[in-house]
Amino acid sequence: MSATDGTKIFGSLNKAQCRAVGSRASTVAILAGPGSGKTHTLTSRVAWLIDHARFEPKDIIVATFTVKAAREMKERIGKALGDGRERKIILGTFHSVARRYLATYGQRIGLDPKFGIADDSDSRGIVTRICKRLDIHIEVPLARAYISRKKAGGSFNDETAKARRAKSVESVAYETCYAEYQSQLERSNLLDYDDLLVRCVELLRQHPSCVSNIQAVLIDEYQDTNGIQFELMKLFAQYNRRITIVGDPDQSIYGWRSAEIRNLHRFLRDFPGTEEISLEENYRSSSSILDTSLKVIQQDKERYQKALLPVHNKGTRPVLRRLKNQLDEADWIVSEIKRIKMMSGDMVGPDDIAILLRSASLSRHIESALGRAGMAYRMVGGFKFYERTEIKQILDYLRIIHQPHNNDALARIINVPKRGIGKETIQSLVEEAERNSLSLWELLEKHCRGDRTAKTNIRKQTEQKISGEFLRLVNGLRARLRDRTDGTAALNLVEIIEKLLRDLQFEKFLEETCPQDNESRWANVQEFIGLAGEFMRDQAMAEEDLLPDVEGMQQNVNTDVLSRFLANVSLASDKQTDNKDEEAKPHITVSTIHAAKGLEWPIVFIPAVYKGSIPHKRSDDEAEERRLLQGPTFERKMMTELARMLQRKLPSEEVIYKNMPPMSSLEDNLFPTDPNNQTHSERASTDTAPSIHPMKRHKTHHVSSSAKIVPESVEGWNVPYATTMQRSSSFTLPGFTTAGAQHVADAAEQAAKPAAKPTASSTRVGTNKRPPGQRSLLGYIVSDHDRSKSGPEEPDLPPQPPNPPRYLSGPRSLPIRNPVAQEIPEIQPQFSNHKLGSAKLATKPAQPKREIDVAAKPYACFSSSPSKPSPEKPPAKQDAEPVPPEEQTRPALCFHATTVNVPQPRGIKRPAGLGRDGIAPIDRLRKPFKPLTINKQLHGQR
DNA sequence: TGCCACGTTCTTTTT
DNA sequence: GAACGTGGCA
Repeated sequence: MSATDGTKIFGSLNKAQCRAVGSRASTVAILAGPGSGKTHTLTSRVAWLIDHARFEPKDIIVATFTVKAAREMKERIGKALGDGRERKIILGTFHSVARRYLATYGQRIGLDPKFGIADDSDSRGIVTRICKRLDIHIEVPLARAYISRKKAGGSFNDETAKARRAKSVESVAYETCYAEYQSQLERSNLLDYDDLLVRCVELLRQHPSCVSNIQAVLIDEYQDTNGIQFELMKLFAQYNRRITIVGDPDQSIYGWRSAEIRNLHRFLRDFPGTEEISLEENYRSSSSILDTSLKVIQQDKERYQKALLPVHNKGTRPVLRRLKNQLDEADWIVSEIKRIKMMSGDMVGPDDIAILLRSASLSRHIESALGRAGMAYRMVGGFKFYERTEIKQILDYLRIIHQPHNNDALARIINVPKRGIGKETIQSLVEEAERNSLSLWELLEKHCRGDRTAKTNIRKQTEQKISGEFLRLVNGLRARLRDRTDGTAALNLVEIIEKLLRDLQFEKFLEETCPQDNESRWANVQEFIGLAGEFMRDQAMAEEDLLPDVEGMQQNVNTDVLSRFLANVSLASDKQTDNKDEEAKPHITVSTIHAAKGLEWPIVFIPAVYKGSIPHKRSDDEAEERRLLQGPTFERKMMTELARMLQRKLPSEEVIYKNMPPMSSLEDNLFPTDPNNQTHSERASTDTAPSIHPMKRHKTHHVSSSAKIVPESVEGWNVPYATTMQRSSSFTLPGFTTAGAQHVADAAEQAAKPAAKPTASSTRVGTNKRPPGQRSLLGYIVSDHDRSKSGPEEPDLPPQPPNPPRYLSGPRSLPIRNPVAQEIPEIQPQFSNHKLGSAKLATKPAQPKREIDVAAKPYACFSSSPSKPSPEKPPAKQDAEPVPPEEQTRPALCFHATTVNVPQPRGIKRPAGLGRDGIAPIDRLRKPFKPLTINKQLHGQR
């Protein structure tokens, strides 16, 4: 089975992808736009390395950034190999791979093998307490950011250091906090997320032989690496220096996690002779969307002019929709989903729809609207199963059992169930423990033995409970982890949890504390037990967690199941929901934008697109304005195209209409187009104005008669976008339009075909040309240094491997030579800030103008909202031109006027029944998890 | 007076 | 879901 022949691997790849997959260069950089098949290329390369280059799976490391990516990668490699060998690949997130090495070899650098992982809330708690106790007046998030940046920066982060030295008064406080935090973690035997990487770097530096077997290292989403991860990557590959990276500089969304675009440059420096390959064909989006996104990102003038070549046809344009508030927004989404389903004759189902949120906290209203409409959905990212209180409580007990000196876990559960120890008492106990360099656990034990009366007052009654119930319970359980002398076998993970629940009377506790939803909580607990069981089974049969034996390296294999289970929980972003019944059912996906990266759906909503986070968010707190994309008209032509893209069969118009319930709206006209003008009646957004040149058309369109449709949008906007790319002061957002406008534009375009070329596509074609001086996608970070070194380069090199390939024959010599490596690359300052998502502004003196801009402009997020309409603009125009009645109810043009024409009563904001009766509710599918916590149904705006 | 318990506001994004 | 403010019990 191993002899996969080339056709199997290369069959599904285009030319550039083939070159990437089969490259014989020892370091390969694949730069690719979104939707160009990055993951597919990377998985194919792994398969190729195994089947053709004949590397053992166990000698390959594949590192990703998110758990989800890791999971997907594993699955897809599994499919490509076809025989379970992928299980031996060392594959996972950077953190999980690092954890594996530390668990196995960590003792060599003095790490207690029982180390736990401090998750987000642990670390926040610790910092909070430190700041309070030492009376440091720093904001906790800032302190944490400082600490994390400091750790993540790796060894060559002296720019921030310089900045800090400038205001050294504060930096002392930060430093104290940092030091205290670190010693706190140490005392609790915890590593935080960053420590995992830091310590792993330490380990691999001191004991390189841990990775002496590694033949190849592959990194996904390389643009998201930060300094320490870059370091780690090099160390993983230190024996053979074979690395493949895949990334897209335009998609760097982890700037806040210290991801640095510069690492791309560092890579090229440290690994000269890297073969660069760019993938430009886009398989994901229709050309309209590509045009629009290109126009947005191209406004970053200095960005490398990279092309996105559409494979698909035009499709529908992304459109903008403004709604009054979150509630309306949620209702609108629901009605729009219904409309989509209906107009496509069910060709498009829930599985095809995604709602992407900027932050998980925005999901509340949307979830409740979906729930009310009986639509099945699944929330990805955001709340995690393991973060639920009831689960967290159990986990904290387990952590204490495993490792009693974890003060934070202990503090969280010492009063669960209620034992009469309030916040105050806990706080002072923790502080007393810290002062005496004891763990809280030790303090309690001492106290109860009477060895030492704690200064903090503890009532007799509570004391009883602590010693009698709590300590005894935990100690008892811990004892049962091992075989007992009387021959009773140790309890396994599930049994321990079950006993814990019995001892705590947890079910009863839930009933008492949360009478409304104790059942679902208990169900979660059951689920948790199930997961633990699954975990045990997996561990038993998979070598998954173990690292391959390396000659001469003693491994620590004593890590018990509990320890691994806890680590797994901390590092898994969420539990895996594999083929459960619920998964099989179609559902809408609700997700954070971050969690959705790299995934695709035919239909995507992006709610709550308003001003992003500008540096000083304090100054202008909440511009209450929500915007959306407005639904397109589903004309036949477009549906046919969609069907083609999705490779599905489009139901005939008859079928669609036969199944259409009465009273349904064919257009997106149920909500006011101008959220600020509520009484204004809606109409179908068709427009019969004479067609002119499409682009011009837009202009006249919006400033004149039909100003109702997104009045101040599109051209009206001179919104300077101060953001994302930092160089975007002149950004506008082209391409967004309303359904009606688009329709007209399309029609006009159709008519004017040979004569006028649509501006959009001509722009696109233009971008395909590389500016002189850039030789490839990587060109945009080419520095003077490189240029002088490699001499003048042809501007338009054909995509041939220019470097003498270094063949993958023998292992390369061990020592890393890199006099150059430690140098800070000479990169133009503006590029070093090239991160999406980080709204941090360059406060470089060179750009004084920028600051002014930013202060003046409220909007700074990728989705580029238009500015609020100026109050002076009289809404008079809107009433000036009454719409002829027949137009108000006119169905979409694609449908013959004789088919369905359901008149809409005028002046009704929302047809009475549509929420409920408009469409027969889809069978109420059971929602997976997350019982909605909607106690506060009537929740207006703030 | 001290402290537990209950009710009200805002929550980036991931590991 | 955790940080704040107010009320009732020892």
